Amino acid sequence: MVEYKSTLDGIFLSLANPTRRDILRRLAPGVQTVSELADHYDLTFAAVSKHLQVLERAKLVHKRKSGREQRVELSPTGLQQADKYLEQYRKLWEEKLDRLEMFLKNDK
Amino acid sequence: MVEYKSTLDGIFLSLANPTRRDILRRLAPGVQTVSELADHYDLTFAAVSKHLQVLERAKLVHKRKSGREQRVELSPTGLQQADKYLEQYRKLWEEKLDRLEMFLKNDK
DNA sequence: TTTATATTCAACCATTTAGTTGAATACTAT
DNA sequence: ATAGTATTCAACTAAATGGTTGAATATAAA
Repeated sequence: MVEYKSTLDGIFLSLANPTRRDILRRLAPGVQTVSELADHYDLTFAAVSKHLQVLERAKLVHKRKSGREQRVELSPTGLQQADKYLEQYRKLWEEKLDRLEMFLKNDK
Repeated sequence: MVEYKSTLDGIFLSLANPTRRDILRRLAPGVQTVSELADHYDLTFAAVSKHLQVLERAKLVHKRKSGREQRVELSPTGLQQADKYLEQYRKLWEEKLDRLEMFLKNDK
């Protein structure tokens, strides 16, 4: 696997995959092992393990070893960075949407 | 090209590429033509045109024809959807970060 | 100590992505 | 009408992604 130039590359690439977004969803309530996660998908264990590697490199999850298991949990850093990126555009698109709303209102 | 199952696939895939993120950045101040955008990259015109197609399918930009030119502008919908997705996790990671901060404070 | 469980690694394959080049289309200006 | 400009399309390539299988490793249980 290749290193990313930008962290955002890895974060957004991670989020671009529905299985990986689903993994994040399942981790929201709390820690899960790799096996527990893998059970829910019609994929090989290895495939899920790879998805977790992608998520981990992007700092969207964090793994800690506990005996022979790996306990996976959400990591705030990646999501926070993604949010920070979008932040810069938030004012912009809110303005645009406001103008659009205004336009529709005056046009009825 | 293939249709995406989820809009989020297309949005996050778009954002995963640095050239495309840069295009969005350049569009923040306002409308640009395809040529104006293409000038800034060490890529063929066709390559930039393709990037814009990706962004457009994801509803991150919007194109309108004006004579033989295409005027490209930011579209609020895509960014807003990405933001909405992250929204669900915001409380979660803020809590996590708070706990971490608390922990560090009590440990000094 | 052998066996079972949890996970990763390595090698491989199909599909997608990001780029190229060259031709095609559509509009503008001469 | 002709030439130039703006953009897309089609065909192709290299590299990355998402998946598989089978072997390797590490820990736990019998």
